[in-house]
Amino acid sequence: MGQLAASLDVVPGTATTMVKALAESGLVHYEPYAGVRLTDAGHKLAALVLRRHRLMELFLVKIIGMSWAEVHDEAERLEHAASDQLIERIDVMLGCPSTDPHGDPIPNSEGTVVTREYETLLTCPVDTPVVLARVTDQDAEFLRFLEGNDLTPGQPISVEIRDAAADRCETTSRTGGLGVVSPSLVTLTVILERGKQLYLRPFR
Amino acid sequence: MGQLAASLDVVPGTATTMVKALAESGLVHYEPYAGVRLTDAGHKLAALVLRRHRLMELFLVKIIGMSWAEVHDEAERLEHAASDQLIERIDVMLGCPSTDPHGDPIPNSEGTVVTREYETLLTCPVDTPVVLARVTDQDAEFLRFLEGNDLTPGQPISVEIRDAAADRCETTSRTGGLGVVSPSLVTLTVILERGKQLYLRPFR
DNA sequence: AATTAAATTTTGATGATTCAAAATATGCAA
DNA sequence: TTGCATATTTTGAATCATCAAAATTTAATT
Repeated sequence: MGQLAASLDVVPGTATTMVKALAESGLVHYEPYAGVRLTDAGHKLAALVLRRHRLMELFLVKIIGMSWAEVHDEAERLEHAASDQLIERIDVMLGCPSTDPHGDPIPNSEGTVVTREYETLLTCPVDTPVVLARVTDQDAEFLRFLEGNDLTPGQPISVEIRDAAADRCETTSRTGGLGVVSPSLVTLTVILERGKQLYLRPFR
Repeated sequence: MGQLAASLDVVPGTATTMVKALAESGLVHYEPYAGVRLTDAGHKLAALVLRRHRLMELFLVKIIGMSWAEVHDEAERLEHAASDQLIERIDVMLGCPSTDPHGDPIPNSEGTVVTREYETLLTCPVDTPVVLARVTDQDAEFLRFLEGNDLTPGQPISVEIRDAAADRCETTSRTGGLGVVSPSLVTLTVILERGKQLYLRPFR
């Protein structure tokens, strides 16, 4: 309840009041002092909100041309103003995509999510071609840092050096792609702050 | 105050309360029992909200592909959720347009509006080529009716028969345009309900 | 097992928004 | 000019979201 209050920026008592209201609506199971958990209905509704959010983010990047670093807040507001019809139009316009600009999966219109398990920079094989699949952190500055170093979803990279104790990796990324003959090579150092994770999937 | 209350769907007393709050904020001049009028600041703010609304409507038609008959409500909600940056991006993407899909002028980002005076179907010369410039009514059903008869802004037409007493016109519209050699001709009857006006400007 | 620290819930108060209905002002008609 | 119909404003009450602070519960430590 404390974490909920903190992330919503309200006092704990307000979080309790809110959770009670959600329980009244049948969206969460709530047992005082024990905790709160989404009901099936709550889980489905949450997935549909995530769908709106992620489709809106991808739309802002692909159609409007915004940077993936700045779309989160904009999508946060637009996702509540857009009608169901607009969301579905956007979905079709984008070719019914399965992931958003951060590599997060987009739930379908029934509220079903297909979640894949990925390696992270700290668990993947070293010196092996992989593709950056998903970035969990939403901090704009961090995302701009990644973008500036070609560490965006879809990018083929490999982890050259890893120092788990220091939470530090050096990766190599081949920029360009698309059949370019002499691609330039970029070496960079990624220092993972605790809680910031990049997920990887096997190359090709 | 009564009209204000009716169009906001609140009781008259609430309209009074709202107007007082706007007066406190310096957006309107308010004299009890006398009436309410926008201040310069209020006029500017209103123009900027209109700008958001009209750019959003044009965006929904041009980029998303919605019908002009259904964009009003969608834009009404989105206009409040979009950031200034998004609105300006949309403006540029659309080529800094001067009118929206209904032919309404789009205020610039300083809140200045250029309003042109037009003829209406009831005042324009009969049997003379004109261009439909602007449709004031927002009712979706009426707009679909117009669309189905090629009576959309930009369309060259001419008023063939006019019966002012019956609020009735028959117009001819040349569909296609764009240098088509043998354009088909459509004759239709427009019955203007009171308060629904189409504005026209001279052809070419 | 008792005590205590921490988290959670409850309580009571505040401000905002709205409404119903009473009070008041306006302007037209007799 | 007076009276009346109508519109507007005011008043008081209801609802809602939130907070501060008190009360309660939990769980960890001694």
